[in-house]
Amino acid sequence: MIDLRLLRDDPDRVAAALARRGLGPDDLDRLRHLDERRRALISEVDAARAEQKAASKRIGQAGPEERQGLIDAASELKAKVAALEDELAAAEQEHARVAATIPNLPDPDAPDGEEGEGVVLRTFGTKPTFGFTPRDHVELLEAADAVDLQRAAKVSGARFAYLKGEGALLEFALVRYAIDIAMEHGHTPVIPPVLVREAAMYGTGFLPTDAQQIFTTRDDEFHLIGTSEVSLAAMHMDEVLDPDDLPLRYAGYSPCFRREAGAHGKDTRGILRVHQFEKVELFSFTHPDASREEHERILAIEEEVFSGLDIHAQVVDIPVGDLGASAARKFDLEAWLPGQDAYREITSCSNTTDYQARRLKARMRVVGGDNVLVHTLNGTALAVQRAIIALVEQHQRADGTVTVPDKLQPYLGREILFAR
RNA sequence: GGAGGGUUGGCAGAGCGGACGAUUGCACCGGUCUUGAAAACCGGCGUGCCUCACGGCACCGAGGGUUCGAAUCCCUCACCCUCCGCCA
Repeated sequence: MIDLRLLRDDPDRVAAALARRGLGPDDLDRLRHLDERRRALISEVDAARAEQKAASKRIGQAGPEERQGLIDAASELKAKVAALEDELAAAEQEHARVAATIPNLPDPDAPDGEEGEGVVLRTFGTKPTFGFTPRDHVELLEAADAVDLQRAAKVSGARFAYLKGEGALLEFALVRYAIDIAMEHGHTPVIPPVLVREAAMYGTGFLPTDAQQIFTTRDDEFHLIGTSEVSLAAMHMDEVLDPDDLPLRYAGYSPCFRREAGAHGKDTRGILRVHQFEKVELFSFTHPDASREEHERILAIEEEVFSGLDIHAQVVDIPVGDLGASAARKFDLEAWLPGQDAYREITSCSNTTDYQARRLKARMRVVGGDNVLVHTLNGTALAVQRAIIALVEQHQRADGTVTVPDKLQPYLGREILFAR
């Protein structure tokens, strides 16, 4: 949710910032009018309640003979308060509904443009060349029996996979490798709940916006997280944090569940886009003045993780037209996949400034002043399935084996994968 | 799954229909005293919303109800604790 006070005090600035995201002025005008109506009603309700409270107080102090008259008079006030309260509740509901549709103000440094028009800031690693036709990850993994897509389809349907043998070992190695790097940078490893209540989904902004992406349990009111960002962000929901404890840095490892509704026919091959995958996610709660720097920090960790795996990738500054609702700025890492001859997203990190914190009510104590909202940031340290794809495709050899990057060898316990 | 007990400000813990947004202690902040500190004493000290301000309103786990009036009574739900059952 955006800052309503800023919208009130400087509507032109808010409108200009959101115009970059393609938001017309109508929605904002509507929200401002709803805000005015809401505030007017709050004043009316407060005044009516004050009147009623005073009347009730007098009854308590009154003698028995005048009591009944006062009670009768106070009864009339009761109805008036109730009517105004109903009106206010309706106005607030409408206001909240419209407010929820307004995305975060983009960072002034975020580039203009739509999806696919990101700015490549830099590349790292060397783009591999092959003296043979490179295979894609499905050919490589299936030949080594490191993945079983056929049986996963039988058991669970499309977009599921069994990781087996060295495929499974790769996950353990990659996860521990990424967590070690995250820990060196001050992130506490966390295994979070993957089933969460509605409040956590709303607080993090995945509901109602992304309802179609979320799996929900039938008999219990649980939602499966699409990323551990949800459970990590909601950890400090409704809290007032001690500034001395900031920044709070976590590295969550969890499975992630996504319905991928609307992605029919897209990336149907292999394990690039699946309903269930595992991910090590970085999450930070920071002082509002520190979030830009923290964003760069998180991006640097992501680059360290993938350059350490000798993977060639590019860093993309995502344009405002392709930002999620809560992000002010976003950087993606896109690894080159020889099997597709294309750069594909393997990580993503966003600064959501106070947008997510406002919904979560995650604040910071300010001595001698009003408490302020913290800033929240999230980023992928390592998405297992996509990291496996990049790794095996880029490090494959003519015989279908894969060289293991030096830094991963201690975690995997071998130098070559898929040797027969 | 069954039975019982709980949920109050940073923490502990009173309050059980009317002057309670809440006694008190600890913690914390300021002051007096002191060479300095401790102790003692004095004062302050929850959050949010509305208002230029004075001030007002809301919040005692969440939601609903009874009442002129609810932290206090009733209902529903969530969570925590104890015991029994089950279980990795």
